[in-house]
Amino acid sequence: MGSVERYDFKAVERKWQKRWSDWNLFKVVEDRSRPKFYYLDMFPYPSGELHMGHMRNYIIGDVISRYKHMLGYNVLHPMGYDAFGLPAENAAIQHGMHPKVWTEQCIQRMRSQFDMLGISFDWGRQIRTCSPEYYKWNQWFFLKFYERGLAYRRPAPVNWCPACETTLADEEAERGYCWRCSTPVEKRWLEQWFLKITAYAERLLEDLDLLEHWPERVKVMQRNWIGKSEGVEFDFELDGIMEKIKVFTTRIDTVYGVTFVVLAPEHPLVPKLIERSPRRFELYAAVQRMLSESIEERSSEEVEKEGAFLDAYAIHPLTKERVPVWVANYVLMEYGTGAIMAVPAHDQRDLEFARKYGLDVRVVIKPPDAELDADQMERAYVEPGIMVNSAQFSGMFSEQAKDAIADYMEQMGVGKRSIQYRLRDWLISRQRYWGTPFPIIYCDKCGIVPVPEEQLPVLLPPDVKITGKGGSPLSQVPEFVNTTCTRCGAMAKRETDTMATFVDSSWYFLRFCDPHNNDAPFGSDAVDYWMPVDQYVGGIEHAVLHLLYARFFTKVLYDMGLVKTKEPFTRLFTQGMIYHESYYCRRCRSYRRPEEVRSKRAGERRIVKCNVCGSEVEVGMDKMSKSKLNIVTPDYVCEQYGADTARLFILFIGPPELDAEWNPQGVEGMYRFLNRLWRLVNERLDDYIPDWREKLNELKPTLDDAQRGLRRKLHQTIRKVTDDIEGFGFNTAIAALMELFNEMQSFASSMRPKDEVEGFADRVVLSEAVELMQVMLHPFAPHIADELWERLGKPGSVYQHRWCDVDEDAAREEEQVIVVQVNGKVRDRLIVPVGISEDELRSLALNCKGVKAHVAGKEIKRIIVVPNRLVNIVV
RNA sequence: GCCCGGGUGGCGGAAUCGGUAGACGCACGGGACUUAAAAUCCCGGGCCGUAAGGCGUGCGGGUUCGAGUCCCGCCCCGGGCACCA
Repeated sequence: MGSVERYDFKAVERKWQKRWSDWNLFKVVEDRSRPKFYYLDMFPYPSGELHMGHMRNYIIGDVISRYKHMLGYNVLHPMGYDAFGLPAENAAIQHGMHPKVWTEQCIQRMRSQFDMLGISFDWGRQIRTCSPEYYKWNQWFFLKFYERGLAYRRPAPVNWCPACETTLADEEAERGYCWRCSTPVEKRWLEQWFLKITAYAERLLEDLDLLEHWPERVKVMQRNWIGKSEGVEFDFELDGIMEKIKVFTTRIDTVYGVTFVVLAPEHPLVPKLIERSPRRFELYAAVQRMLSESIEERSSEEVEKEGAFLDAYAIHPLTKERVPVWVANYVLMEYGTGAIMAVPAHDQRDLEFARKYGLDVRVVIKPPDAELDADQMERAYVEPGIMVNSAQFSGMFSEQAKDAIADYMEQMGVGKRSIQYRLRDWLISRQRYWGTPFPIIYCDKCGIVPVPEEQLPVLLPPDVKITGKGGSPLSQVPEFVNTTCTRCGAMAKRETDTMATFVDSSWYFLRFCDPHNNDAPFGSDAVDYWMPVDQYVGGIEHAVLHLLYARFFTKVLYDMGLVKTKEPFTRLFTQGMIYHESYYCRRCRSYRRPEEVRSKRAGERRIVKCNVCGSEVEVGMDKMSKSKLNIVTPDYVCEQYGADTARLFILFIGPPELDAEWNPQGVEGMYRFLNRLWRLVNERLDDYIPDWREKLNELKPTLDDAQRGLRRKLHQTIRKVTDDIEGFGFNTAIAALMELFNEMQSFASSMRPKDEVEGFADRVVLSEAVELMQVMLHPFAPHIADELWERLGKPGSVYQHRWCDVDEDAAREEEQVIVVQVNGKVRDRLIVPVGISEDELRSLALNCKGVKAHVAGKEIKRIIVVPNRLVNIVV
């Protein structure tokens, strides 16, 4: 056996990528004779670099797509670009480059990275959301939503990110900070467009139950976000004023414990009450102070409760008692009715407030086995209990009293059951350029006029000065702004805000079914064939944002009769994020790239210094992101070791649902594996017997232990790899392939001469393993698998070949290791034939070497025999 | 505070049902080949101990013949929600 040609991964990868493309291997069309499988990755924002996080996502997708195709499915595996968005605009500001040009460059660069990795996308279906052919349909959907009353414009307090110079949806203002740049969000009062997602709150919540193949935590996050609560709504009349205060409570069982009523500072009644008060200046100042607190301050944990008495009294609807009306910062206008009934004995927040301002505390529920002292309480009693001081409801269990009081109030006509959601309408106006223009015209005479469908798309004007300052860039373009009313022909102005980019990604999975349709967003035949997406994979960061919006869109489209599925994504898998060290230099006030720092060891500690200023940098562990300069792209690994090695490595790094730290140690291992495989197959090409299948049938009864052993390993591996791919266990699937290879290699090293009968059988058995190894390897490392496949004399690509079947007879164990324990401690091991009787096992165990010493002279109390596993002798 | 996820060798990580803890890989040590090195191949290893043996899956209890796995009580790391009435 002479030396074989080395594994030239560059040549192999180039060759096969070209062939796949020349053969149009991944092009897919509707084919009703085969079951369909729609695999989708979350498409990327074209920021210019594909990093390891993306790569992990897309390689997982490629493994599944190729595997499903080999199982006989008609697989749709598309890719595109979420190409509108702020970073393009920021790049334009920084580099003076048009967002379109910048985006196109990024797309080109990312496309070359996709190609480098050899992913099986049907590129004929590519989508770019910034193309008019795509965003035209955003506008079309917007008009449809508008017709149905699901899009509306209103002045509202909105989240404003001063750094991005634009508004944000609630979902984008994470705990008071901008989701993109982490700047504290401000509140502004603006006239903005909203989509009425709250109209779908109940269905978005209920249908989560249909999603049995979604991760529980994503469903929990959506449930929390929608935040449904059931309770009772009722009014307090004001004493001596012709006004009412509507409140909502989930704890109607505590209604007899109300000792005051609180309004949010923004509540419309607040100015009226202040007006009537002799202390109006004082009160006005107090409320102003509360109003000026930022969202960040008001939602932070340690904020001091503050309030003021409004010199007004409300009448309790059941007891007719007079209770004081307060205004306080801990009541939110956005939730419920913006006013609450306060029950300090049974609500911690109300108690804190009552103690601070010396308000009454009245106990109306007590624990079954104790008394409560209203004057001494430090914690509100919030658990269920026995009703007291609650008129005819006293003595009941509070859980039952909830219903009884609600019934009573409904009968008396003073209140009604009500459901509140935390979810708020989706704000989609953005004061930026690089997005979809709203198809809306404002006419002095006609008001808001939707652009007629035939006039779509409203094109984004190409020449715009983008400064990042001073509101919507489109408002600076007179040719765009000034138009005529499509209804009355008078001079009119266009809406100059653009749509949030989450609108684009809310339906792109439908467009992939029919991406070139010029007459409709998609044809129903194509969508009915492909939808729903069978497997969706992406990062957990979209658990609420994108995944909620896409579900919402799908439901509206369902109601419009455009799609037949209530939910877009049958199975969801959220992959873990890839972390990498980041270096922040305090002195320079900026992040540093890995090559801009040097590290030293000082005893136990590692010191990392900035190359620019020499001071020590802060070493963090962060999700890869451009802003932290800690991105690692697949390029280096692909350049040094090849795409197949890179693919294996990113999968081998750990379970895909868990986060992982990027550490390239270990890449070598994958590279070595592929090299060893390359060598073994090429060295043994002459030994390969193409019709091993027929030969094997004849030889089966005569195979010896070693031959049966290799076949057993092979077929057990087929079973394991199949199960592992189905269960996203890519790391263990690769380990199984390596184990099989190790056995193949040692088998090959002791093969007998060709001309002997045993030697021939050796070759037949090895041929089976070598061939099926390529089939199993293809989804993971498709280039090398296809190359070796060809060298075995096979036509085409393994992709066109069927996945392997397990030969159950071959996979069956013949003998097994039985562990012998004494008092639960392992003392010996026995190798016995499968199916040995319990009695035989017992006597073998009692007589084996390791046991005797530990049993000698002791009484045997019990012997536990677990078939196929172990014998435990208890003394 | 509530709800998830995680904690296993020097490192990444394996281990359907409670039944051999540490698969596979990295790094490391030894050997073979080589004038030498690289590459490759073979061998080795949880820790303590000369050994017999003992101890080992974040900590403390429990159930069991037997616990990484089940139960109870904690600790640490990461994430989500949080003044939502």
